[in-house]
Parts: sequence; structure tokens; C-alpha cells
Amino acid sequence: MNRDANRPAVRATAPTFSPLYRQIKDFLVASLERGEWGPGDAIPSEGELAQRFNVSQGTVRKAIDEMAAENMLVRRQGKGTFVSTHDDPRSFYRFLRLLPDDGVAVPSASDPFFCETIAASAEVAAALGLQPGDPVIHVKRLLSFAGETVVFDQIYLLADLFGGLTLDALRAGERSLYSLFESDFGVRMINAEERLRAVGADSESAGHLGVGVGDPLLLVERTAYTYGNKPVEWRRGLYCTRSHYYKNDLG
Amino acid sequence: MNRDANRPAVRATAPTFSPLYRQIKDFLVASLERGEWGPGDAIPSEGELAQRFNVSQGTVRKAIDEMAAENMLVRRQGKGTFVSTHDDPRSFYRFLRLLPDDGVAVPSASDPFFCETIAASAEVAAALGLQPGDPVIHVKRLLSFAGETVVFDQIYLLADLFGGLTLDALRAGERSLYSLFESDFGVRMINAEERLRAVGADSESAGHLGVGVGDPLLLVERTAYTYGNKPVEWRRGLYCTRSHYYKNDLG
DNA sequence: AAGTGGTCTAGACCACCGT
DNA sequence: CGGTGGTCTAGACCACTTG
Repeated sequence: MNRDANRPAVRATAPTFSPLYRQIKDFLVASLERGEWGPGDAIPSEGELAQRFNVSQGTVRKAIDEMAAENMLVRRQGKGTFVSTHDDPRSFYRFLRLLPDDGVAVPSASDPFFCETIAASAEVAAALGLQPGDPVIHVKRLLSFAGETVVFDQIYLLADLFGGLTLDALRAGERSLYSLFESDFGVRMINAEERLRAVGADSESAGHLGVGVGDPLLLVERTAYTYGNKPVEWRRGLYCTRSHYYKNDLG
Repeated sequence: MNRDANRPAVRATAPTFSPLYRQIKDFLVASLERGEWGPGDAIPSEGELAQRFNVSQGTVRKAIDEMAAENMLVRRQGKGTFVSTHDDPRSFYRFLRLLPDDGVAVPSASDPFFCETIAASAEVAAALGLQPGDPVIHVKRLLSFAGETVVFDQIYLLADLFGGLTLDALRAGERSLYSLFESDFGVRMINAEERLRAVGADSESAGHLGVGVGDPLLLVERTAYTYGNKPVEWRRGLYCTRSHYYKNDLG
């Protein structure tokens, strides 16, 4: 990272001061983006990175600290620092916020039943940064907790990133969707934004969720982003909240 | 903080290792709890605290870092470190997640219209750690954005902390409720948990919000905590999401 | 025992804010 | 200018994991 040469140069072109640790972080993020280290892999130790960048260990630590806080990396004392993976419950199991009323988390079962490439609607295009009519992959699936169907999701994916996705691939295995996306397509969801509303069930949703048309459902619209805040998925989920609730911590 | 004497003692009684910076943090949190420094006040500088505790500045920094991450303190480069206050938009303006569809945040107007001390129901008692029948203060209020009423809140407060709260006090001034609570009662809300559901409007809510009975509303149940994760408020809000949505970032 | 992350120090210097 | 938070270093030592 050659701080003596690099820092003045950076500051000359950018009046916005960028500390060394942030430059290192940016480099590491770019490395993740390039797939230098895959999900679940250990990255080099702090000491080795410090040597490689010619900085002190504390500076590397601060870069890694931020990335860990953003859920890109996971630190494990005595073992190393690892690239987050959706397979690991302790890092990337934080996207489904629906819990049963009794509070006991239960493994959910995904049942995808539709997967086709379609032309993006205006709404989907806007969310994904596309032009209306651009190709997107449309997936429909149901989610159930303990045998009870509680979510009807309609998912839209960038077609150029998820080309070749089939219903059979979606049905195979027990993995979560994001786990499959990262292992089969190299696309890692690192954060997302959700917009929630209460709506009345339409006939399709009512049928899937076993409620009456017009019954209240929780509408959850999610845009999910990979590295660099690039949107790659938009989904519209309808949650039946008769015996489940959406949990949110205001930290 | 006398690390040479304190650390071995701590480790002897507690096999769970507690680093120095965490002991300092605990001390600072306790000081905030005791009201040593009030909302908006500057706490002593890092250097002074380091001297006082007989540790290095870096150790104090780490303690403060954690507290800043938990929104108890706000750092301002060149000025100092300050106790968070709900008056300051940049720290404690993060509890109302409802936004208009057009995305432009608008100041909200609170219209409280009911305030009485009542006996806690089983539901309220459970949320606040009370016995059913214990006294709580029940507040009802409406929230409107740009003249449109969008939220009907029913708020339950620990009677022993908020004794003397009146409708007149609630109506006075432009401050948010939490701002009033912290300045008039010394109770600072530092975090909260919300549970969301979609429900059909009952007649009271429908009347307040200008929707039909049975129309879908977003039910938001919130438990709010002060220092030490002590629950001090429980509220049940009904949000009309016809032209507003609840925003949540999955970070 | 070796290797990793985690804590702590003492001191230097930088960026930002006020006077 | 002085004071405050922010960055960075070089090195010591501790805690945890694995062989």
C-alpha cells in the first residue's frame, strides 16, 4: 500500500481525506468483488496483510473491523478472518425477519414453483437500475414454517447475472436462495432495503396463503445489493401475519 | 481504573474475560445512567479520561467507540464527544421509520388527545416487566405528515418514571415525545424492538385514520428500553400505508 | 508450540473546530 | 492558536484454536 507515495497522491486529487485504513479496506473489498477469496475462505492473517501493504497491524485491523461490521467478513479468534457466506447462520442468516408468535425460530422450507425470463416492468426496472423491457428472471416461491405457508415471494433477478437459472436448480438441495446464488452464480447479497406496507390479499396470494381475498397481508418489497451497492434482486413478498410477526430492532 | 489490581480480581470471580476498555465502557454507561452528564453535554476529552482511568488514550477510544456505535454518545471531530439527545436529528431521530411514498421526509405533527393512569393489562405488563394491574400511563395520539393523519399510537409508560405526565405537558412545544421524556423526566430511550403485522382496522382506528373498518393497517408494537435494557415504554401503533411505507435497512 | 485474532501502550502526527 | 477527535506506528503481551 506504499503509504509514503500513495497518500500525497490521493490527497492531491481528492480534497476529501481518505485515511490509509480506508484505502486498504477498498482494496480488500475489490479483492472480494473479484473473487480473490471465495465465501467461507480465510483471508490472509492481519500480520501478513500488514507486511504486504507495508503498514502496521493496527491499520489492517481497522480496515477489517469495518468490513466485519458490514458483514462482509467474519472474525474468529484463534482461527482467522473469513469471507462471509450465507451458509453460515452467524453471518448471513439475517434477511428473513419473520418469526412465529411463540418466538421459537423454526427452519423454513422454500417451495419455488415458477421460474421464467421476462421483460422488466417499469417498477422492477426502476428498482434494479434497468430499462423497462430489459430481461429479468422471475421466480415465484412459497415459504412455510412448520408446514404452514406464510410467505408468497415474487423475485426478480438480473438476467445477465443469473443466466441459466432453472426451477430444477432452485428446487435442488436444502440451501437458502442466497446460499445458492453465491455458490452457483458467484453473486453475494451483502445488504438490502425493505419497504413494508399492509395490503389486502389479491386472489393469487389469498389462494397460496390460505386466506380470504382482501384479508390483511404484510407486503415486503426488498431490493438486495451486492458489493458496491449494486442492486441485483428485487422481490415482492406477501407475509401472512396471523401467527407470525416481522421483527425489527431499532438499534 | 487501576488495571493492575482490578483485572486479576475480575478474572478470579468471572472466568469470562472482560477487557479493560469494556470496564471503562461499563463505568461510563453507569455514569450516563446516574445522569453525571446530561443529554447534549460534552463528556470529558479522551485524554482526560485516559488520565483519570490511568490507561492509554487508545483504550478510552475503544470504549467510546462502542458507545457511539450503540448511539449513546456522538463524536464530533474537533469539538468533543457528546451525550446523545433526541433533540439532535443526527443521533436520536431514528425511531419513526414511516416515510411518504415520494421519499421526501416531512416533519411530523403529534396530536396527543388522551392521557390517563390505568391498570396494566396482561399484555402491557408482560412487555414492561410488571404485574397485571400495576399502574401505567396510557397515552393516545395521532401523527400526521403534511396534514394527513397516518398513525394512531397507544402508548403505555411506567407510572413510577413518568408520574405527573399530563395532556397539557404533552401538547406543549414542538418536541418529539422522546425529547420531552428525556428533558422533563430524565428517561432516555436508547433502543427499541418492533414487531410488525398486517391487521384489519377496528372502528376506533378506522375513524382516526380515515379508512374503512377492516381495511389493512400496519400494526407496529414497540418495546423501548433505557440504559441497561430496562423496558420503559410499550406502544401499539396503527400505520396507514396507503401513501406511506415503513423503511427497514437490512445491514 | 505455533499461529491467529484481541488488547494495550506511549508517543507521534494529522484533520477539524473554535477563538 | 490550542483543544479535540482521528490516524498510525512498533512492539509487547494475552486469549483462543489447532496440531
